Amino acid sequence: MTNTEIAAVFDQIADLLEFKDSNPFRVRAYRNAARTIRDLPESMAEIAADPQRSLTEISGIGKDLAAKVATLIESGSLPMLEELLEEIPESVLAILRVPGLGPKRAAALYNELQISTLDALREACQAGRVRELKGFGAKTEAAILQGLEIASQAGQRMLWYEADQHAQLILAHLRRCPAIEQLEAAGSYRRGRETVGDLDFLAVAGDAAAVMDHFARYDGLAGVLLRGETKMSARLAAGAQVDLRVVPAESFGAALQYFTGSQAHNIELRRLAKDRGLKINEYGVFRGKKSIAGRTEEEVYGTLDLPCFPPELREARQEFEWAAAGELPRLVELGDVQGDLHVHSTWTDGLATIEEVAAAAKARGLKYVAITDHSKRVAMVGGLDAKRLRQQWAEIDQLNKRLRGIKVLKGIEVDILEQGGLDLEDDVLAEADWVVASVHYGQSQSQERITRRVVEALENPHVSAIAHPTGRMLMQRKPYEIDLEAVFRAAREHGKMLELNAHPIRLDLDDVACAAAKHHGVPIVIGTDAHRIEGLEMMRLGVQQARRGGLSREDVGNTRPWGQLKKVIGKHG
DNA sequence: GCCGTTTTCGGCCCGACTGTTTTCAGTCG
Repeated sequence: MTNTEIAAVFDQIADLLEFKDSNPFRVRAYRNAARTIRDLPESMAEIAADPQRSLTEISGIGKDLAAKVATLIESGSLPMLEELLEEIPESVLAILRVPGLGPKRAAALYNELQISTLDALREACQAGRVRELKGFGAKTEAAILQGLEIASQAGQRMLWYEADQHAQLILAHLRRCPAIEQLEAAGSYRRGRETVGDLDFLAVAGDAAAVMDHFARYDGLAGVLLRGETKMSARLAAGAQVDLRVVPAESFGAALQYFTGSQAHNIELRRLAKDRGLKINEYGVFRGKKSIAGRTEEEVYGTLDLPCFPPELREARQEFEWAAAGELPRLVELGDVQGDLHVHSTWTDGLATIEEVAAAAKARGLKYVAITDHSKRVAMVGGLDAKRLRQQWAEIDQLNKRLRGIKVLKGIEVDILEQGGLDLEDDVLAEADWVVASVHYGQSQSQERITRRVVEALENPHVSAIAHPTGRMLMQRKPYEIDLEAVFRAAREHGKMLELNAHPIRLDLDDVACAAAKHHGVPIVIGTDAHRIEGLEMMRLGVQQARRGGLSREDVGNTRPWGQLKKVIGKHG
């Protein structure tokens, strides 16, 4: 059983316990465990199988939860969950997802009106039966109906890239408000999460009402959800919720820290503050009633002798341990990246010529760019056979003679064939500067077969890296099944790298996988998989995910000059 | 259910906003 699956079980138990009105701290223990396990850079099954180790070494996993994890790994199921599900139908959990409905109200609906499905809930609201319940009223009933609408429509998280487009427009609008003195985007958007649920903005202004009035005039708003003295929430026509908070300047740092989160990071931070007799809230750090910090984030963290964590690390994973040990990594930065190792050209399905790609890469400050078009198996886009590939490389050789300040690498994205083996002969691959191997076909094969195909590719001396190693080719589609631990082991054994593919809808190596690669000692390289020159911009996304995985410059292969990288992958010619 | 340089029991982050209340519970982030 994978970490993700174990985490899903614990999350479901937390939902069910919450619904049953169990001890909220017990619920939190399950949720914390779920989050910790989901984010863990190594497999729980491997830790459990290691006689030298114990699952209880993981913070938040005690004797009880360790036993439950062991049961899940051995049997694939958990008696406790089965019992809970006999008691409570699974469909009631959907009710908890309706905005405005939490465990208390959902339980009241279930116990008093026997409502266990969203359809039944809608009918009961329309019939006016919900308003009869104690603690409910006509407004609550209407809010539930609206919440049902939202839940059924979108309610989904946006890709960071989409969130960025909305955020930039909203920031531009807010900057035109004369009352605003300081302005920042916060939340998971600022932390660079792969997907973003809602957008958070923070402003400093003397006149909060003026800021809210200005925000309410933003074109893209569908409506205002709530508005108070300091806080306002609205919904974009595009569906996403936007929260705006207005604070005084002396609280800006504390508020920015608070609204950037994550929630788990904040809980840990406040716990540490409590240990020192301090209290942290969004207005500042307090000793008794006296504020001792709040203007900047550095000040706030400084009161606890902590560094101002890069937002990407604020997930309550390892950042506090790192800081305590003085081992906070110096995270990789966009400016560290020297080359893009995955770009397509007009030779297959790209829209830019090799020369255009080279010019665009140089303009972005890169020193090298690998042209990695598809091999012949990808016939749909005119994948290259040995003959055409050598023609392309001849063109690249000619181009390199003329170009200054940028080197074009002779690369190929070679297909890992369904039956195993690669789509081009070794003698051709041997002539390439950079060979990235990908699974495009036979994605529905068993985990064993796909893993074997990828591990075989890693054993090929001419392969430099594997792209799409997790099978998350498209977020909308189910990833293929692969034993990532086996891939890490093979990559390390053969000195290969894994590619973080930074296409906006194909972040195929997420932050947890980046951290896992680092944990297993496997370097990452970042490629954009650009099909047009604008696609090179996506390197930013890749770097962001790598930072979230805690990767430093040394952990990312293409922060090295090409001459050095070439030696690492064993290309000496 | 977890955790421990005061603790193996008694804590567990903190505040804004709304609706249904007559002082506060529920939800959210």
